[in-house]
Amino acid sequence: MAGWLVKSEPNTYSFEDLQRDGRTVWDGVRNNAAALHLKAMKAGDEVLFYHSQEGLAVVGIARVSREAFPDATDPSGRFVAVELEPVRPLARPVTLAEMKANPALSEMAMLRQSRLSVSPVRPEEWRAILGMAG
DNA sequence: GCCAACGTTGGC
DNA sequence: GCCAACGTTGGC
Repeated sequence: MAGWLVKSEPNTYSFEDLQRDGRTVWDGVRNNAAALHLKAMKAGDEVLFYHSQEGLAVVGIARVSREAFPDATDPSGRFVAVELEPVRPLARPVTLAEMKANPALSEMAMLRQSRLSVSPVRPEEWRAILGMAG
């Protein structure tokens, strides 16, 4: 069971929006590295939901409810989407500053390449973040 | 608002 | 195929 992290600007689509909607199509990714991660997601994989621009924190956990399929918003047909459903919010958001300060997360993909909108999370990183969430 | 990082585009 | 120019993301 792999772990992932997705970024979203809460002004555009927040974790609360996902909870309200029950599920959402995660489309619009137009970056090859991010798209490779989307393609690697399996149904049931869990996904940390990070708020960029505003909040700057991991705020909840989602789950892949449908594996990669063609992104209907992409005319070229090169990119894929997945479907996500909410699992639960974190008891306490884990901020970017806290993550940067934790040596256990120094290798984390999202910290090493800040613009990557979909990235893998290693099991030990997942445990560290959930530990920080209390 | 600025700027660093990085991806993409297009001329050659 | 190289690389300069340009656009976008996202933290500060």
